[in-house]
Amino acid sequence: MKIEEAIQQKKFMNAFQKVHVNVLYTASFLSQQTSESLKPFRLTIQQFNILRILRGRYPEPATIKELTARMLDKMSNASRLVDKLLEKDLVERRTCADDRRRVDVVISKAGLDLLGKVSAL
Amino acid sequence: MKIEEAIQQKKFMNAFQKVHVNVLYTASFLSQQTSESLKPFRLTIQQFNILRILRGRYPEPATIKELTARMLDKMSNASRLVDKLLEKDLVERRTCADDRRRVDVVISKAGLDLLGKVSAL
DNA sequence: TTACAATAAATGTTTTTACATTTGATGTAA
DNA sequence: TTACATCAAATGTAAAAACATTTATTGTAA
Repeated sequence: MKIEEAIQQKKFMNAFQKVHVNVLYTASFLSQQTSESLKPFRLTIQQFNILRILRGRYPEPATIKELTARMLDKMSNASRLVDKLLEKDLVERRTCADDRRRVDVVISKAGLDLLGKVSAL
Repeated sequence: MKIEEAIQQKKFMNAFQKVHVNVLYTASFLSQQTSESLKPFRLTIQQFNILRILRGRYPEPATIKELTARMLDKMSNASRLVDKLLEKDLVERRTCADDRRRVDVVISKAGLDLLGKVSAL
């Protein structure tokens, strides 16, 4: 399907606008697919991303700041996402010993297991 | 900047994952840019999209259903977005004569003017 | 015509996002 | 050391998104 059909728009599109719309459309499509796959696991995409970042670093921790820096959408509050993951025991959180402003977050065994199940789709 | 630097991830990326992440990253970048440009005009991206769809169809109306079908993110409620635009007098809304379930929405003169200003950035 | 299904839009609600502000800890210059 | 700036995370909030349900209207088969 051409992008013109997908969004039912034909007129006034120069090359840049077309690419722009196409990228947004594709990203939206991919995100919706991912969301759908994650639903049975009760994970949002953002939570999933955090878990994957933490797995990439495992067994080392990541601080909230590092998580924020590595997320595509910087404004979505990593602190609250970690809260959600904590409620489900998918991560562990402890304040950093040498800088008590910082918070270390590590993926838990349950978190690793869950990621394994998701990947096995 | 390479995508690996942007999201600080190097390992375990096959070609598909790389494209996937890259598309999401690019879409996010473009959306944030657009949001920023729209801020002075007090418009969200979704409201902007609706206005552009309506301009494309002007002076013909579009129904809520048509607006929903043409938006990338189908789940964001077109009905409520039109409410917001109505509050600002950027669109007009009236129930369809021949099918009173339907609602016709048309961009107003003020809406067209606003789009003109946005494009002139 | 009368039920009942299907459709279009609106509404209710819960969660998430965006953004600003606050809290607590650390760095630093006087 | 003290005062103040800076930093990291948490929190408050208003707005928006996600999702389910409701309302009103129209289509359709018995």
